[in-house]
This record gives sequence, structure tokens and C-alpha cells, in this order.
Amino acid sequence: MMDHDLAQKEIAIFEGIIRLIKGGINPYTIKVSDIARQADVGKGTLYEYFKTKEEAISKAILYYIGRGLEEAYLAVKSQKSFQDKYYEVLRILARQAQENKEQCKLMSPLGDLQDFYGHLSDYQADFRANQAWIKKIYEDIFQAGNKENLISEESLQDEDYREMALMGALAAFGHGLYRPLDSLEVDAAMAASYRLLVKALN
Amino acid sequence: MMDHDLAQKEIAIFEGIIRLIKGGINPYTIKVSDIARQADVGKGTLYEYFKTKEEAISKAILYYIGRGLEEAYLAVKSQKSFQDKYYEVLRILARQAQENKEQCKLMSPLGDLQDFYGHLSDYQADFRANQAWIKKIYEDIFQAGNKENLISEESLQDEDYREMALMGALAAFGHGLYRPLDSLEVDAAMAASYRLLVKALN
Amino acid sequence: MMDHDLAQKEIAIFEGIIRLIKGGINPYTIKVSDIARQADVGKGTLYEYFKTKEEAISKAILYYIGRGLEEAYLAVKSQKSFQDKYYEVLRILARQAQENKEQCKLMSPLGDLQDFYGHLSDYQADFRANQAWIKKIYEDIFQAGNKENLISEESLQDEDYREMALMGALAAFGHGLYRPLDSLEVDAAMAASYRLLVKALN
Amino acid sequence: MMDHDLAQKEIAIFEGIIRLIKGGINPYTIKVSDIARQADVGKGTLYEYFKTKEEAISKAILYYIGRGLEEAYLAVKSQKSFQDKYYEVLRILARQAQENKEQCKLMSPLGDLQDFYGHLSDYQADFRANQAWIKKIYEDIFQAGNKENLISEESLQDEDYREMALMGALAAFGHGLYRPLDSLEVDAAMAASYRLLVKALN
DNA sequence: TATGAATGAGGGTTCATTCAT
DNA sequence: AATGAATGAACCCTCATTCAT
Repeated sequence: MMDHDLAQKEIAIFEGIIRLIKGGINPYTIKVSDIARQADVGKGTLYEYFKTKEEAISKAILYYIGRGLEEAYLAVKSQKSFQDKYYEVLRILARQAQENKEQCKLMSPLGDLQDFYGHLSDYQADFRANQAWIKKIYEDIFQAGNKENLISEESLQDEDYREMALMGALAAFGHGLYRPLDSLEVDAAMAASYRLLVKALN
Repeated sequence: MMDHDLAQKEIAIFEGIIRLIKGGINPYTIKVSDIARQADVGKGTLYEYFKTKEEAISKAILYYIGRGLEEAYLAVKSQKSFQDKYYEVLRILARQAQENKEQCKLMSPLGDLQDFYGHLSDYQADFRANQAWIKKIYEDIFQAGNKENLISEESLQDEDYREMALMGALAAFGHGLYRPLDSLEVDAAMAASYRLLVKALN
Repeated sequence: MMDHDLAQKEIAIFEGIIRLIKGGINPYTIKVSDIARQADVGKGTLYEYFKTKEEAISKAILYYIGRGLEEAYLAVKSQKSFQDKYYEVLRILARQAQENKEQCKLMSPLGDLQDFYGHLSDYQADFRANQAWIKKIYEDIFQAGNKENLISEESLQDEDYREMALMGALAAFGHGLYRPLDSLEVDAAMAASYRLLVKALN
Repeated sequence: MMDHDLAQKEIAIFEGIIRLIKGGINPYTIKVSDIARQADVGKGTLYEYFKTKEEAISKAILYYIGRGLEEAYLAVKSQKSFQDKYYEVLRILARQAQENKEQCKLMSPLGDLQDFYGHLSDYQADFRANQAWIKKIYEDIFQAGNKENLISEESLQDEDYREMALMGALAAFGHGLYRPLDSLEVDAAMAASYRLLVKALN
């Protein structure tokens, strides 16, 4: 039902690529033979589904991020309060940071994704689909904040400002995560990030 | 004083590499022959000064960022007020973003520099030297803020929090910059970023 | 009678291959997938009828040339006079040269066919069948020439010589054809070739 | 002095390629590694001098044929009589046919060289240089024939005809050569070819 | 010290062939 | 019998590194 138009091998390849990246390989250094081995397909099979290695890697990343964003959106939406929604995002970021810190970038609309892998920009369609998810997540959070009167009228109206505020709070959290923290300190970073957000918006 | 132990050819190589990166080449795709041509040296010469291509590129990046950070520190120090110092940082970031947005990361202690070029972490010595500059910049800004009573006692004492606040405000600015802004809007982004910082710290 | 043992798909494959060659593809660069597409059969089907790609291409060429030679023989036989018979051959050559100059070689016993596609020699049976057609064409022409007293006794007895004479006259015509001639000049080349032949044989 | 602008490695590569072709490999099936091994250079070296494998092979063929034609011209010119000159050409052809029958084509202006290796036509400059040699050879032979009154006025004036006559006689000889002849029979074929030529021209 | 010609390991891609359906 | 998705051996070409000059 989901992925209804993705062949099974195509997904196997995507997952092989994602596994490699999570395993710590820089996408620029992935070899076709690595992908084939990880995905348990022949090297030639990759070229039945993608024109080049770069296309396969780019689409895998975009696919993976897309799935993550969809899940993130559902998780955020299932939370009721402003704070719970925001904490949900932070928890997702923290988890991703543990898996592979590259993916911290996933919440940034326009993000630094190209820095991660320059060829991504060749696949604007998938790219934009992902940005749409991000916008939905942001919107859901802001609406909750508004309902709870945590956002000043002024902040609410200035779309650029409120987005910068959210981005900044998330980035601050990401920055905090870089240190070798134990889980207690993750909580501290979350609290600090939330504090930054609330201060920024009211 | 600086560069006292860098041969002239070594610097030529660094500058060639930096020119290439500023020209938009992804560091992963730089070829030794590119460097040699840009630096106007023979390909073999590179191996007189560096053991591998990666070492040359990594050290060039670290060298370039180091020079930038030193200049940034001096520029910040020369400003008197908290606001002027912070705006100085923002102006530097904006300029770098124009040259090459990769270098926005330069202010982040621990930054995402590895994402930019994974081999950088092999040269911890230069790496740490750069972080020291960043710390000095941060310290200079915070002291000015303190003198002007713009930082609450609580924020001042919590080193982690205040650094997160600064990082967040900078990241928010960086985020704002990604849109195709004219210079007027850069001013708006600077104002918003400063507002975030002040709110966060007091 | 002919093709009695050729399956319908087999012929479809032959014709696909011939279409490709006439379309200008060098036989060495034909791909199995090209053949399958042209013949409108599956790639696997080719291997039901032929052990290798080379066998398919070789047999297709030999089959096509065989058909052409049979037709040529009938056309030559249907002409009455020595000159008409010879002109018939020239007309066939000219037509083939227009379609694809490769096939000019078709009249040469032993020809340069291997140069055209080296694997042809692996299929000596079909090869020899084609040479038999050529011999019949030659014989028919020589008999007519003899009846009309256009061939000296000496030339008639020396089989090697008379065949060389015929080959030479044909090659001269082929050579004349290579220039960008309009149809009038084709006539001139035919006349010159005939003149060469008659001089050679009497 | 000769080849003054061909690097030594370039010639080594040419000679390696020619050796392979003389050894019987079809030019379409030559591998870069074959060339490198034959020429005793690294695989990469080939790409210092040629952009592609096809360029290397094409230029090697054209180079080799050019050298052969130059030598052939000098040999023909050094002969005094019409018959000796023509026999010289036949001897060269016979020798080449023994080495590698492909090169029989070498005397044909416009020849069938493309059939031999389709990429040759990409190097028109070298191609035309070779044709100039052929023209010179032809001219030298015709002038001798004229001096000896072996060419009728009519034949002499008709450039197309006389060239066809020469081509035809040469082709007839080539055709005769294809049989497994011993040297005595080569003499017979030469005599027959000469006879054809003289008859054709007077 | 400086060079760049030469190298060959390495990797992306193609395509003949197979085989499960 | 017919198919075409899947495969991986094979091959062209690149480029980091070396080394003779």
C-alpha cells in the first residue's frame, strides 16, 4: 500500500544504502559493490532501477528521510500539548543523533542536506516532498503553542521569525548533543532547548 | 608569527585548495591535478609537503578556518558593545555564506566540519587550535554582555545553556540566510537573531 | 522449400538483425537487447534458437545473403544475353550499395565476408551453400558469353583467369560506386565495367 | 626526423596495436589491457596520448597504413618500367596478404577501410593524407604506362575509367590470392592481373 | 627541491547469458 | 515454448601516488 510503486528490489537497495550510511560510511565513498552486497542483489541489478550510483544514493537518502519525516509528523501530531510535541521532535533528533548524527539535519527545511551529499539537489521532486512534511510538523507545533497562548501575537504573525526561533532552539539542542552526554544530560539539553524556544516565542 | 613554519609552496597549495572549494567544488571530488594546477606547482610537489591528498585538503581547510577565526576574533574584540560584537559575528557569517555557505559552520565549536570533510578529524591538533579561537570569541561576547547587564546571573553561570543560546541564535540566522534574500533582509535576519539571543540570555 | 526448417521466431530474429545492420549498425556492436527489441521477442527466446549472439548474427547474415544470392541467380537467369545478365548483376550491386555498402561483398566467392563479421567462418555449411549460388551465377554468365562468342577460347579454358576477370570488373564497378554519383554516372560506371569485362575475356 | 612529433610511447602503442592486428585480432575485440601489454606500457599511459581506445586504434591503423603507403610509393617509384612498377604493387599486396589479409585494402583510394574499423572515419586528416599517397602511386604507374605507349589515348584521358581499370586488376589479383596458393601460383596470379590491366588500358 | 610522465589498482557501468515463472 | 528480471564477469577509464630526472 505504501511504496506501492517501488519495486521490492528497489527498496532492498535503498535499505542497503541506508544501512551503509548508518554504519558510518560517508556517502561519497560508498561503492556500488558495497551497495550490492548490503542489499544482497547483483551489481547489475542496481542499474535496472537507477541510472547511476549517485541516483541510487540520492533517492535512498531522500526516501529514508521522507519515511522518517512522515513518522515524525505522525508522532508529533499524536502528542497533545505544545511541550509534548516539541519534546517529541527533540527525542527523534536525539535518537537520530545516536544512530548517525548526519540525520540531525532532517528537520531543517532547506536543510544542509546538499552538504551531506551534493547530488541530492538533482532530485528536486523528492526533495520538495520532504520539505512539505517539515512544514506540516512546524505548523502542528505552532498551532498547539498558539492554543496554549505560549506564542505572542507578534511572533505568531512573523513567519520568518517564528521559524528562526524554532530552528535556533533545535540547533541549540543539536549542539548540546555533540558532547558525550549521558541520558540525564540529554534531558537537561531538552529542557534548555525548550526554554530557549518558549523565551523566543513569547 | 603565524605560518612561521609553513613553506611558501605549502601555502600556495593551501590557497589553491581553498580557491577550489570557494569555487564550489565539493572537497570529496577535488583531484590532485586540480590542486596542482590551481596552486601552480607540480603534482609531485604536493607529496613533498603532505603524505596524502586528504592531508593536504584537511590541513588547507583547517588552516583557512583558523585564519578566518583569528581575524574574526580580532574583529569582534575591536567592537565595543555586546550588540556590535554579535553583529560583527553575524556579518562575518553572512559574508562567508555568500562566498560559500559551507563555511557557515565555522563558528560551531565541534561544528559539523566533519560532515563537510570527514578526514578533518584526523588532524585533531589543528582542530583543537581552531576551537580555542571559537571559545575566545564566545568569551569576549559574553563578557561584554555581562558588563552591559544583558545576561541574567542564571544564564551566566550555566555555561552549557549560554553556549546553546548563542549557537541557537547563530543557527537561526544561518537558517534565515538560506533564502534568496537581498541585503535589507539580511538586516532583518540579523535583528531577529539578536533578538533571539537577548531573549535567551536574560 | 527454403526455410522449411526455420521456426517463425527464428526468421523474426534474422530479420531483426538484418534490419539493424541495414540501419547502419556495425555487427560487432549489436546487442542482444537490440535484436530482441527489433525482432519483438524476448531476450531469452534468442537462446532457444541459437547458442550465442554470434551464432544468431552470423546465421542471419548468411541467411540474408543466401536469399539475396538466390534471387540474384534467378534474376540473372531470366535475362537472355550476356550483357543483360552482367548488367543485372551490376544493378543488384548498385542497389545493395545504396542500402548498405557492406553487402557489395556478396558476390565475391570467399569474399571479404569475414572482414565484415569474423564469426561467419564458424558456419562453413551455410557459407559454402552461398558460394554454390555464386558459382551458378558465374557459370550462367559465362555460358551466355560463350554462346555469343564474347569469350576467347583461351579465356574460357582458364577458369582462374576468367573468374579473376569477372571479379575485377565487378570490383572496378564497386570502386566507381563509392563516389557521390547521380544515376547517370551509375550508368557510366556500368558501361565502363562491362567494357573492362569484355576486353578481359576476349 | 620522421615521426618527429610523435612521442616515443605513442609509437610504442601504435606498434603494439599493429602487432595485435597482424597477430589476427579483430580490431573490434582489442582490449586496452592487450595494447598495454603488447606496447609494454601501463594502461593509464594510453590515456596520456589518446582520449579513447578507439582513437588509439584508429590512429595506429592510419599511421601504419601511411607508413606502408609511403614505402610503397618509394618502391614503385624506384622501378623503371610500367610492368615493374605494377608488379611492385602486386608484390606488396601479396606480402601484406600473407601478413594479414585485411591490409589488401590499402591500395583502394577511399578503400573499405571503414568496414575494417568504423571509427577510422573520425580521423579524416590522417585518412586524407593516406589517400594522397595512393594517388601518387597511381599517377606514377600511369605516367610510365603512357611513356611506354601501353595506354590508349582514350583510356588516358578518362580518369575514372583508368582508375577503375587499375582497381579492377588489383582486386582480381587480391581475389586470386585468397586461395591457398604456393608462390608459383602467386606468379600466375600476377601475370593474369597484369594481363587484365594491359588489356583494359589499351 | 621540484617536476610531471608513467603507472596500475580500483570502481562504475555494460551486457551476454541464465532461469524461475 | 517464451519471457525478462537478475546476475556478475569483463572492461574502459580515472586518478592518487611514485620516481627518474
